[in-house]
Amino acid sequence: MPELPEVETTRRKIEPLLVGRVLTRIEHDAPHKYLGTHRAEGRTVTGIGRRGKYLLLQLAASEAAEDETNAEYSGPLELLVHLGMTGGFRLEHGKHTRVTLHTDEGAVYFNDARKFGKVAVVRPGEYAAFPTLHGMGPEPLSDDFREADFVKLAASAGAVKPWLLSQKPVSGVGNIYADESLWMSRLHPAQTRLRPAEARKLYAAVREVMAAAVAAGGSTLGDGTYQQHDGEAGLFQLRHHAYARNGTPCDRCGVTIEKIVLAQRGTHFCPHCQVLKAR
DNA sequence: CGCCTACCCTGCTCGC
DNA sequence: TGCGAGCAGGGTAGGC
Repeated sequence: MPELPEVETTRRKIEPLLVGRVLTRIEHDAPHKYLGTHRAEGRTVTGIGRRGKYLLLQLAASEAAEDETNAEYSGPLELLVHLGMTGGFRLEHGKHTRVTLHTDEGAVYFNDARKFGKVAVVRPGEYAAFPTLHGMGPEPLSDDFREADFVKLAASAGAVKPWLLSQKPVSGVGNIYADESLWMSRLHPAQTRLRPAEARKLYAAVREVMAAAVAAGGSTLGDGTYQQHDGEAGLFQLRHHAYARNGTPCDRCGVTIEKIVLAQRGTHFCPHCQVLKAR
């Protein structure tokens, strides 16, 4: 995480800062980690999209003769950004600045304390080097996310939480919103092979949770994680029912929320509302 | 092929 | 007060 709501909030906020600007130079000291960034230099940002948790900065074709470093390919490009766990954009250089996007109208800084973030420049749609992006499931808030498809896939799925986190049945769900969606649909995180009625509830919960979280500007955690570049915090953390609520009473039944580790992830659920069924 | 696990990385919290 | 251990986890490589 940041997950879809935090990434979408970031997208909306950096759009006016970058669209229409020329990336004059991209500065960082980890060429093995931030790939092909020199290819973006001299190009105009024409738009910023998002796919799951990836930001996709569209870069205009270069005027070939103008920039020799891009002589090998002058068509449009995409600059991918994944925020990882702690990535975000800032308007000032900081201790954790990893990548600086110099533009013709000032710089924008990519900060990432824990260095799980990714930056790469690729040809549009060329995601072979990013298997998760390549195999990304439908956007949860789009018409491409269809209940019937989801129900069918869920019938043969393994443990539902890791399945959601795989980005295959639906994109953009991370640890917070997986726990929230499962709480809402009363499913145990380790439940396998969902019945159609269960899968329909989960489908509705994912849509509802994601829509509400986007509208709230995402979740900003107690330590300030996922705060936006302008210092604004999301508000959805105030409506978490499961995530980081362990030790407190379930908002539905009053039984204490538990925390377990499932597939290496902290996992929060209500042991009374979310019962594992043998299948 | 698909599932599962280990690992990456570093700031912060906690206990002694 | 200082310090080391433990924890946070998305995506990917690699094993089975």
